[in-house]
Amino acid sequence: MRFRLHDHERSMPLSHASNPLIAKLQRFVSLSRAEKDAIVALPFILKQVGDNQDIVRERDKPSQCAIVVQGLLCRYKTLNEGARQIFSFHIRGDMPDLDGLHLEIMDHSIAAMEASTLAFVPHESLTAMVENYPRIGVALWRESVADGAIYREWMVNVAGREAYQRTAHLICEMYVRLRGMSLAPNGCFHFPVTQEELGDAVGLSAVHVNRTLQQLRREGLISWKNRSVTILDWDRLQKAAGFDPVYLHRLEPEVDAAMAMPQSLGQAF
Amino acid sequence: MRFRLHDHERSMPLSHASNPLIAKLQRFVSLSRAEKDAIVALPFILKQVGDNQDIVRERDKPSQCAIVVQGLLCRYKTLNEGARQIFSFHIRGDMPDLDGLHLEIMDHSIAAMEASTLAFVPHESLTAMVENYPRIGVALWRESVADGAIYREWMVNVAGREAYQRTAHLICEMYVRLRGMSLAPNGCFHFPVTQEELGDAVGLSAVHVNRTLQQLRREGLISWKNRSVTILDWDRLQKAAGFDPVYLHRLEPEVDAAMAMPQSLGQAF
DNA sequence: CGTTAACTTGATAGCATTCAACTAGCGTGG
DNA sequence: CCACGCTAGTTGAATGCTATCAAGTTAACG
Repeated sequence: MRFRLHDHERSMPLSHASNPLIAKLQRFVSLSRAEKDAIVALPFILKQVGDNQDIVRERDKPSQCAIVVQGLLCRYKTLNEGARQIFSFHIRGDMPDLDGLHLEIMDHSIAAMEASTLAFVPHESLTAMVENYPRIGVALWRESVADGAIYREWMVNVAGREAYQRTAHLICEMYVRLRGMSLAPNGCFHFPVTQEELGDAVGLSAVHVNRTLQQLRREGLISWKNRSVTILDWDRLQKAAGFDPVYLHRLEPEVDAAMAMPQSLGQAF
Repeated sequence: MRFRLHDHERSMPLSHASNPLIAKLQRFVSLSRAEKDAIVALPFILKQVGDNQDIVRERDKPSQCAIVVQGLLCRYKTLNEGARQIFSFHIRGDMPDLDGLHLEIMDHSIAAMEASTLAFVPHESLTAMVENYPRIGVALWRESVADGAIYREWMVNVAGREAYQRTAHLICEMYVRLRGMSLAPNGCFHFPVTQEELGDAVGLSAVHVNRTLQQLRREGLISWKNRSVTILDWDRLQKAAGFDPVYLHRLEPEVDAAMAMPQSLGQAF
């Protein structure tokens, strides 16, 4: 990616390997040199967004897409009764509003769950890139499809599982995804969501989330303090959750881990 | 689409206008003559599938995509306890396993909910078409994104709404979608799902679906008999459901209705 | 050291599930 | 022709998971 100077811009060393979007797409399609160059050449604006700040709001007509460089975002919709449903969490390398490239009007909002760093790319640039490099378009399309698979699993979660499995399942998913970006060393990962927010994601009240987490801790499956989660017994946690990672459509775990860039490089972006 | 003779093959008059895929895609991107020709030129096999028959099974590695010509399909996944979650219903013009074009392995199954007619197109043909006509690729990508929006709304449905609104909401969605394909004249549409299946879609037991439908009937919002639903009070039904069609990402209702082909032409395919 | 957000704990209430029995429609076969 | 079985739909009663309400605790922060 080429740099553009702007209000919140930052400048730092950058390479193909440390570009989170390349890192992500390359797990499924092998990008040619020219394709990687095209991604690196995308104009973008790097911005810091604060905790709890909205990136996109329902009914917006977006003209750019965000790439998460660092931090945690979520998609959500506010329901009429003031309740809120969280649809997904987005970590480094994700494009939470990729949908906006195709939708006239957003049907949901996107917010930062902690201070985060985002790279904003204009829609025209993405469109042009996709026209010139159709395989990148296919790779991005694939991301949309993979997001859909996650939505389906979340539907299973809220409709078909009980509180205990439901909560465990979300933890399993976040662990696998973060591990895929080398952000969960030793089964431990930073996950800055409140119990209230967790409840909005799994369809439970904050009170019940609390009791459920206590049970997960009591059974020795996880520990969760200071916004950081540790998997204490991965096998039992998966079993308790009924977690089957197929829906995440990743490569085999070992390959996954091998191809992911080391965390140090990731931080360099 | 060009014809190929095969086991269940049928031959009949066919035009651009009666091709359900063109009809669907054209609502959002205007296809050029060449692009329409490319779609018409897709090789396909027309097949009849029986009620309750699986088109795709979980863990399959599909090599073709189905286009619904007539009938009703659903995506679903069987949960460990024998329960089943339905993720979506698919009507004329839909490509229920478009995902399969990008996923190595299917994470869910697809079944016919009544005897249906499908056009199967090999993945290679789709891939080739998308390479030659990137705008068709974009249109299909958009379909994937729109499917994702529906999943999100279903998540809201099962997680955030009560049985009454939940059931009403599904009816609203099916009505709008079917109307968009001119399959719901006079607020009446064929919807061959059992109460058990409806429960699998909205996350309720069949017993509770029954009581909920009775309430909807009692309040004079719908009638539902002989697998056919009639909207008796569209305004009140929408209000009861908390239904806001934005998430379906259609054009304005009037435009929508105007662009949809007449039902007679549709049947000709 | 007061204020606030996040977390914790207990008690009560309600929506939906489950179990169970019963009805209606429909095709099959004796 | 009727008995039978099967599926779909209906109804009632009891159980249970989770929400809600309410109060209290902890931790962070100015």
